[in-house]
Amino acid sequence: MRIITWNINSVRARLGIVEKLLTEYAPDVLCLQETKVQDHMFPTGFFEDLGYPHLAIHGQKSHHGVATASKLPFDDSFKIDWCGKGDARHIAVKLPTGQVVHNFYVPAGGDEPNPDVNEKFAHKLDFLAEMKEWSSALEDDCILVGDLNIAPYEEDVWDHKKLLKVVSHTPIETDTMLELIKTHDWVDVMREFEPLPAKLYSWWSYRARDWDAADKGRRLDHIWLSPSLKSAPTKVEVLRSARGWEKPSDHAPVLMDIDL
DNA sequence: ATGACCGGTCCTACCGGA
Repeated sequence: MRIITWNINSVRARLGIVEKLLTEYAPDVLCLQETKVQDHMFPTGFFEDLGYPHLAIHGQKSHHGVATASKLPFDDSFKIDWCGKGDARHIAVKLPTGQVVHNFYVPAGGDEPNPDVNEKFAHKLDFLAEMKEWSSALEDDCILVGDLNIAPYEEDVWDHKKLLKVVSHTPIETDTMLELIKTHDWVDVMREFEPLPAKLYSWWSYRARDWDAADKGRRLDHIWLSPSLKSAPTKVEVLRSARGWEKPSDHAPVLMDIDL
């Protein structure tokens, strides 16, 4: 079973590179974030034509939005409405093999890392608090993927000291993420396959003149497994080359092969 | 400093991204 997660930064604007990914890497399941499209305008025919007729989509106009596309039918799919905001930040599917794949788009959090003056940062912290409560009571055999918008370790950013006050790597965020991991003993499989202290990123800003040479990245995208699945993955890789494809997303896909 | 770019929309300016 091959699963790929990718913040696509508008699915409709990226059909070219989505086709390239599906053709070259042939995932069984593709989890997208920031689809930026309402469900009735989602390019379902495009996915069907490429062999992915089974779609679980949760979108809204302009912002956010997640979608999970599969070659094989799901047993079930459902959404959770985090923080009661009615925004599109989660979709879950139950695989025929029994595992549940949760596809997340955690709030970015705005610029100022102070919940008293920045509502977006307060929302991000509230979202993480709800995730901790949910995760504490979660059943086994879960796969959690997506853009979690936090780079938890020093080696998950290009310069730890420079980013300590930058949203995505502040101590309140990184500490909360490590607490969240503990609530389910989640296995951070990207770090199983690329252990610390190696640098590992999945996002590079559009603003850098030469993202590849500058390499000022952050690991914002994640794949976590329930402890029962710890020994199941056979390969985990950031598809860095996709950041250099034509008309790219600012995030690279993250691929996992797993025996289920 | 990420450091001047993206996509979407109430469309030619502004929001959100992070």
